[in-house]
Amino acid sequence: MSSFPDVVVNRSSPVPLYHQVAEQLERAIRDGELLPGDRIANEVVLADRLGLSRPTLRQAIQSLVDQGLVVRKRGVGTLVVHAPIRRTVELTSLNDDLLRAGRQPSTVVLDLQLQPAPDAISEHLKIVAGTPVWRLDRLRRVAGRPLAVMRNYVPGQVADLGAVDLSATGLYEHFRSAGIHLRVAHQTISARKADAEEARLLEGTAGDPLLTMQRTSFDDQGRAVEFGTHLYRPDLYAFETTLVDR
Amino acid sequence: MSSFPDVVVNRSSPVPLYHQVAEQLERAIRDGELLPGDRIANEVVLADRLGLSRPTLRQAIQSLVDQGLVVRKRGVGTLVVHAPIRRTVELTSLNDDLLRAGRQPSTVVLDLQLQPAPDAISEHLKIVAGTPVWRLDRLRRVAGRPLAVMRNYVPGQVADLGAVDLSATGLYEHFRSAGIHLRVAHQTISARKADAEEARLLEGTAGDPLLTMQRTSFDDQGRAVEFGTHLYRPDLYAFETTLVDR
DNA sequence: CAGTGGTCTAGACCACCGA
DNA sequence: CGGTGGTCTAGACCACTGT
Repeated sequence: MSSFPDVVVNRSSPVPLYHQVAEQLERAIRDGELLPGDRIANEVVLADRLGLSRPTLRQAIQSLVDQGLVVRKRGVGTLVVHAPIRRTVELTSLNDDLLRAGRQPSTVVLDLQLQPAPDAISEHLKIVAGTPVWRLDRLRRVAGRPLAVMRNYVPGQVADLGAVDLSATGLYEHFRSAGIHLRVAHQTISARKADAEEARLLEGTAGDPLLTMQRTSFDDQGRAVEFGTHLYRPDLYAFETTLVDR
Repeated sequence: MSSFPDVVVNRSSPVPLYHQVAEQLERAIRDGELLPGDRIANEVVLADRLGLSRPTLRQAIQSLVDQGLVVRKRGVGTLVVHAPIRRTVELTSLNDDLLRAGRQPSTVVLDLQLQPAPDAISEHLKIVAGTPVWRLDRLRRVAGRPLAVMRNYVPGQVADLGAVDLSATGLYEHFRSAGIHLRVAHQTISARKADAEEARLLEGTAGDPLLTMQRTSFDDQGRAVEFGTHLYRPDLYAFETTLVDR
């Protein structure tokens, strides 16, 4: 019962062929057209029917593997795994995530200033201590409730945050429109108690548990663009990830 | 200043060529032989010098991209990003992580029984409610201190946990030796307060913040193998991840 | 413009799996 | 044994970058 969903490719499209195939297979899985346990037709057959080379088709299927949608086994085939309800955590901002989920976030800029980088921060951003960095403190709310307190540091050389309305625009959105392309981020997730000030902002009580995230993001030049320390109300937020064995 | 580390390949090794190259480049980056901002010699040159085809070399470099060690930019080159202190979270168990970090974990099995799967659990494991599942409760300690309380469910059809000494062997380790190959996992990370019983086990106080993780793991047949709910002391544990934009 | 990575082809041989 | 994915080759043309 090796399933074979309708896939068509458009060779005059600027979208890479492997991506066209991957998108259509992904949709078939997420829409339930291909069910968990189903087998996808093998590479050679699939490539043949679509008029593509085997490496190109392989590249398409590999992207499904990377997303955790299918698993492959030599001698057996490519099997559909149960589709996750939500997508895996990607290199996006909290704002992006909320917008995509159809929520309507609002942001309050609590503070913004240009200051010499403290040692701990300069280390994360790989810049010389004392170099000017923007320090941005924000409170993000959704559905009228406070969700997260975010502090971000951005080197002055990277962007001029003074000229941006950060209550209307997400930080990552600003980076994109400024021609900064984020490529990699390292993050650490843990938890701790809220102090009095944090509790006040998040409308909770001192001692409440907070979900914490620290992230350093790098752009396509290998440059550290942003270091952030975020605090989330765990009753309103969770991180979802997909792990794949390669 | 395009760096060119010493790389040699052994064609009679069973290790794939692309993997040999990737390993050596990875070590050069992690050891600081290649520094953040350095450029790696371009694909064509590198492939030529090593006597490999360009696709093979590309595959090697792609794995570095996936690990967040380098970023690539058309027309520019391949640039080394700052290497993370620790590796990214991989599809391993807590036990594996601790062993690799040179810590010596010990495990206490609190409870183990075969029971009909509750609705909530059968849903995660994609099995029929009421099907027998193992419920395993464990406490993991490291350096004499309690680190995590773990509850895992494993379908009875997947493994017979009754015949295993789970205080000496990690659950994932047992899966491997039983010929079960984990491939994908979906996890959700958040936080909450400890209740009295959890606090007692973790030698803390009720109300303390706990880092929580829920995970469902699938094997190479697309079968749900394990569902777990883990509670970590956040002062002793954090999750580290690397996000890559593809 | 020259240099880089991004995509794509049309094959080949091999390793592993299940029947 | 036949079927599957895993690896590898030797090219090709294109898109984007920075000078």
